[in-house]
Amino acid sequence: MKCFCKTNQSSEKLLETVDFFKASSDENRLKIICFLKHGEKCVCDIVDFLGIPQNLVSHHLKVLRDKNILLTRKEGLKVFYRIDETKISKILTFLTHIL
Amino acid sequence: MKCFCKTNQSSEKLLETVDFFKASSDENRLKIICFLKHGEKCVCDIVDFLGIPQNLVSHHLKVLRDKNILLTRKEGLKVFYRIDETKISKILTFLTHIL
DNA sequence: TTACTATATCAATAGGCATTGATATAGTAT
DNA sequence: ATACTATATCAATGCCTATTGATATAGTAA
Repeated sequence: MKCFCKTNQSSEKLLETVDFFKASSDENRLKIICFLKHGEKCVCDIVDFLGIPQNLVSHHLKVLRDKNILLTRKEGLKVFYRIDETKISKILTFLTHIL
Repeated sequence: MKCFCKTNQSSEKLLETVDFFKASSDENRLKIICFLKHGEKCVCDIVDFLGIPQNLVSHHLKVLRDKNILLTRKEGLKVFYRIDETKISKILTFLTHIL
């Protein structure tokens, strides 16, 4: 029997999951994801929450954004980040499938 | 309102999840987890499946074992690896909670 | 004993990445 | 225009880790 992760479609999903894991396998970034579960927050809120330098927060947000885990909205000077629920539910479906 | 990941108990679970993500955020290691979902396999089976050197497989298995994601059983020369279902369901419960 | 097989470990290398400090950009207000 | 605020980017550093090649260990068979 062939393992499903050998098929093309599933191999693609597997790589997407690896990317998600990689992006989330950092204490600060997983905390950001948890924090945003309650709704969108601006960068300064996240800085206050994590208690780490602003430029470092910016870096972590970029990683999550680049992997399409977070979405942004600009309002004046502030940038609001929120979770991409579509992406998350897609990942969760795959996870419950393979785990 | 305090984010749950600020409490001690949840902070511990969060770090455990970070470890799980870190261990699983590698293509070969996630493939191993998928492969073992169908039941225990010996190392040589995993080597054949992944098509990478035996010592590298041994290294990846050690990472997963050290994070308590895999369990082992020895039978003669062969070592059989299997998923620790308890660990997985613990992680899955936490994931559906925070995601 | 010797030979072989399955698995693990050791050492070295190279690439990736989290963190820091400094600086840039962009929007707002005066 | 200047000053300020919020966020992003750049450059450098040091640590971590995936991979490779060589070797060790342990079990089996003759």
